[in-house]
Amino acid sequence: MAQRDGDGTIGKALSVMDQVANFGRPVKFSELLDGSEFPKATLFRYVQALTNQRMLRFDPDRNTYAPGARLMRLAHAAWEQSSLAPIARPHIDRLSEIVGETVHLAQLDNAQVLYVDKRNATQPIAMFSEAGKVGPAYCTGVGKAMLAFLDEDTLSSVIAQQSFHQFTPSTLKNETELRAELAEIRANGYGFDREEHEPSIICVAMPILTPRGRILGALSVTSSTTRTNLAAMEKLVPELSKTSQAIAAEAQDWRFPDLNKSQTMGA
Amino acid sequence: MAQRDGDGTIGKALSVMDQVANFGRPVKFSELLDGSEFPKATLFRYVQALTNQRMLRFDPDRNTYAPGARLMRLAHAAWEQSSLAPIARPHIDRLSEIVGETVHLAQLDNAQVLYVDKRNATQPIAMFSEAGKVGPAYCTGVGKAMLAFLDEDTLSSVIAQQSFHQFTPSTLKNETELRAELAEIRANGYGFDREEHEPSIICVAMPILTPRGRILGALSVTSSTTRTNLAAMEKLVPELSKTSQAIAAEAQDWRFPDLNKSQTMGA
DNA sequence: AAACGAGTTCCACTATGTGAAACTTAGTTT
DNA sequence: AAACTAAGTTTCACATAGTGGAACTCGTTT
Repeated sequence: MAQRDGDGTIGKALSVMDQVANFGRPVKFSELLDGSEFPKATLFRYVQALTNQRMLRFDPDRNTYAPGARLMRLAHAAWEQSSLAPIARPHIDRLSEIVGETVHLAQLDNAQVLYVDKRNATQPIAMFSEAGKVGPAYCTGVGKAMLAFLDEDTLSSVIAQQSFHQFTPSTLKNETELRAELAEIRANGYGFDREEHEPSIICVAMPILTPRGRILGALSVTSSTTRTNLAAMEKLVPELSKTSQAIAAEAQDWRFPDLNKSQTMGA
Repeated sequence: MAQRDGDGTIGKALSVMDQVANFGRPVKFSELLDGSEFPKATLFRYVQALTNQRMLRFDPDRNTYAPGARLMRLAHAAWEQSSLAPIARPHIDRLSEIVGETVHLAQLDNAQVLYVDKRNATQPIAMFSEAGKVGPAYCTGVGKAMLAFLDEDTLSSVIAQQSFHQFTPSTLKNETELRAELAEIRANGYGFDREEHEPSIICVAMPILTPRGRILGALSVTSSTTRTNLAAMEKLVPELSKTSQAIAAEAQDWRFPDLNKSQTMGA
């Protein structure tokens, strides 16, 4: 039941993937090596296997590795079927049009917030460049909205993983402050970001819950203190709530299309 | 030097990922099992490890597995640094505005075409739903444009993997026809899709090449026979060519920002 | 209450992955 | 050009990590 990383070869190989991804640029083998817990030969084998599998791409001109194409392919599937985004899309479109502000759709990935969709009221959207982004859970509207509805076991494990880095003077400082805030969110059914992550950026956020109370994700409307204030944002709650419920309802109906049909696989 | 899949545990685990992704919907363990080359206990361990690693997401209500959140995170990195998309974005915007038609940006992933960006002249774009999609190489404009500039070794291996499924009456039927077409594309520097993949859908496609002639990707402008014809599309070639060259030039300049700086990792 | 099927755990066996060290380039320096 | 150096790649004896048949648990059906 170990929750830690590990998971044998698979976990180790994926940690290499993370490492490459985190460099943010094509990276040389030797750069990976110092910064790796693995001995040279071992790392080398991982990197080779991952390259063969097109999870990494090797640039023979520059002798560098970068995340590979197979990832995008798999992520496409992940986005389509595992995330709320495809279901939520029309609802988010509608919401962003009504409120005329940026709308975010996020899910919880371990202890972090993973943005799966975004609608920018004014300009058309970015693609992977936005979806796939991650952010802290303890100081974003969507993050707190989701944490508020976790069961105690998961919650305490997740809280333990928060950095409580002080992004702004308003950032919550510790577990106690966060728990108080979560209780309030639970009571209200929605929460705010009071410039906790970026100065002058505020938002209202609402969880998306299954009928059973399992947290699916969260929605938020973001704006800035130069244009509006929290009291005005709070007026959007009914719209947010309507949208969240519509998404939850539709997610629920999403049953398996045809259970007695033989499937093809792609091994 | 085996090019086949395999790659030990890593390859096997990834083949399970593919399998899950290909289902296109949340899938039960037993569904994976019949359709898997692995014995029950083995498959189970893979699926567990992958779930721990958040490469798969387990839905405890339904007892199903779906592609997980970590994928999207990794794919975000892949899209940002390994694909041409971020570099190409402004160029594609410009091109789509000028030509007023749908523009695709694709790369080659093994033997298939991987779409990494798309600009729809009229309506704003879709996100992961478009990027990450894959298509056949032998019967799409971008596919053929890229095949045409592969070295013979790679090409013959890639051709061997084409299905030559007849999507339409115009679909190329075999290696011979394809090779003839590729020679023509090589001679002209650009190619067409003559309703080979979908009836009434036509396109002009142009490869994006490094100065050394390595193929980076391809661009295409797509339209339909109800609105235009190939001769008219061919008039767009100069614009396409300009865009392709601009992208190639910029990709080239993309050197490493700072080589002597210690890095942090995310193992 | 017995039979079934899906999902999970056990455990002896061995295939797989391990990593120190040796080797091979390719790029500098003397 | 020989001698050094660092990066990347291969080898191989060894043991850890993965394997899979079979047994078990749980929830559902007859």
